[in-house]
Amino acid sequence: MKPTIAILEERISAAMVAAVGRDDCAAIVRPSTDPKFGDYQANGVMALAKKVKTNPRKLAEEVVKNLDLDDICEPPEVAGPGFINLRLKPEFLADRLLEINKTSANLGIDKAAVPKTIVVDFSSPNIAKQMHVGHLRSTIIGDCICRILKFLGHNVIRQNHIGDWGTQFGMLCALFRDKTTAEDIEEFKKIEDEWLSDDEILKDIEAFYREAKQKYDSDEDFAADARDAIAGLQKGQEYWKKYWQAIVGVSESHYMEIYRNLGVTLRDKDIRGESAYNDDLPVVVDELKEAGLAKESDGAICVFPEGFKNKEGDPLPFIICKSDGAYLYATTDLAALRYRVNELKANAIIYVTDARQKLHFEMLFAVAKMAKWVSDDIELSHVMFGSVLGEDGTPLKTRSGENVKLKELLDEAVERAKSVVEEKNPNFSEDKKKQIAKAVGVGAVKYADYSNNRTSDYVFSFDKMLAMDGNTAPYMQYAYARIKSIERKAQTKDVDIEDELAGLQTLNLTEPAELDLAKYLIRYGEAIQAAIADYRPNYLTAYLYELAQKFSAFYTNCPVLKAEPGKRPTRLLLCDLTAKTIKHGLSELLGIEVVEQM
RNA sequence: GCGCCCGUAGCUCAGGCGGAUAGAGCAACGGAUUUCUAAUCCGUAGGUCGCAGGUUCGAGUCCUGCCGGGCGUGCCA
Repeated sequence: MKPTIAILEERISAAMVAAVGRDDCAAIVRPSTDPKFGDYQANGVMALAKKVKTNPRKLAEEVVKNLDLDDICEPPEVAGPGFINLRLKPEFLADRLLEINKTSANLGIDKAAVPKTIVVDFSSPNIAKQMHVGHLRSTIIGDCICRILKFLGHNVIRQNHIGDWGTQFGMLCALFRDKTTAEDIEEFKKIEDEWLSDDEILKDIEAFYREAKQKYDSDEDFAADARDAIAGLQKGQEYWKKYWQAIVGVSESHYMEIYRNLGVTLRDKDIRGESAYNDDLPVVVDELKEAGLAKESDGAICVFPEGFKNKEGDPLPFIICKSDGAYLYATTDLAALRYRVNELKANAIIYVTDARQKLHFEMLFAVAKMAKWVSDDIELSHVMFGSVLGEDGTPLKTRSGENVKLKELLDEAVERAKSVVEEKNPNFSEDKKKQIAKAVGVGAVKYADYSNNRTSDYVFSFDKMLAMDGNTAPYMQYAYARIKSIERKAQTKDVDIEDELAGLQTLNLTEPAELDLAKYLIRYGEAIQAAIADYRPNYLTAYLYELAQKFSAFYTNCPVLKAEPGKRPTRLLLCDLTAKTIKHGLSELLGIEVVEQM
């Protein structure tokens, strides 16, 4: 179904073309700034009047004369300096709602006309470290982008570019060997699932890391082993690789568990870590050298993309090989980018990382283009985001100054939600209380993140994200639960909702709260478009919140089950579509669970 | 020094190619419950959109300068 705003845009633009005889006419249709101006307004006439040097109000009148919107709107009105105000007809609204009712799987939203292959690089935790709050935003914003793109019909390829390579692995492997034997590992592998979760040695991967580091600094023999290990790994020796794989495996199982808890759609198959590109790194450097783009500078091999300056105003290097011969993340990212273009056939690549890496990605993209590794029709985007701050306005840390573990953060959110459920609904079964607490707690953390503009930092506050009022997950989930409650009540009153909705041919939309809700329901697609156009989930949460508010107003003003027979089907449909939209938005697009009762 | 991001109500934040009287939520105050979950709804109050210029019929939005904050700026990622 074509979005209402798109139809209006098309027809009004055409009327503008007819009025002035030139084709660069944009109607610029927007939702009205004030309900008294109607539902939508066209702002484009004033700009056009300037271009053709005519009176904007007169031109607007002319455009309206050429305009046929009888099937959609009341007669358009020209207002102010040259706005065209549009008010939707209830019959049009009814048609749209009935159409969505018939094809409710997509809620009236069309797939993209041209599906693209889109690679989304997100989450990317480091092996041998627990996931902490710093990984939260990339993980869930990236997930949301993937979910929306998928829903719009694109071929989405998730890439979890984990940090599974680097010098620290020498000491980790060395310590692991000290604590176990190669035979143990073979034995472990036979019972893979169990040893991943039960193995004592690597249970606390961070403690393991600290122990390795401490031993590396104090024990010369051990340090020699570690260097041995790293050299072995770099040469691809099976002996050391076995230990490395074991460590990577354990670490992966840790964050896969976090993904499950978070409702994030990352799977094993999406993992392609830094180590996957090891063999490509020399090739990347060689090709850039051969192309005359890379040159030696102070012992390092660098590319100097145009337009980047350092402190002294000299060209800023993109270092792809250190003076000691080691490669950097710049090299790995270039290799990954080539893989995504050449092997994955990406039409677009989206990187979801924090804002501090902006310069890195600008340079990465510039170098890739210099090398002609990406053509102009491939869209490269850095979707960046700000930091999660504590109440004191500095990046969120524990009291001892460590990163807050994601697991602990989620556990606390669930625990807090649990105590609220206990308080509000002590009668629910323990299982139900737990299930609600998990949906609300995890949902609150994710929703709080999504509802903030991703480019700014935001202050993390359990109290705010778990509040029942305001733009929060609990408020959204409550609105949904209220609708489900009506449905349950209907059963006890022998009202067959399915039956009433199935045969529905006409609607009876009259009350302001009904119309208000109906008009907003048909705008779901606008919200999704806005959210994906700039990769901003907060547009989607803002829509859902306003929808829930409009529903709540409807709920207080318009009885559903007790409505007269001529009104009840209409109201049941409004309830049904609101529930479906909220559920779709929350659980399909944002990965936040809804609950039947709370 | 240079570059990027930001500065909007007491607090936390929205604000889609420049559009009409700048919006929410929290906190504050006042109302609403014989009614499908009051975890709600309705209302009141609260603003030099950091400052100063400029472009424009029109600027929170675009340009310039300044002030304040954050981040980045050659061998970490």
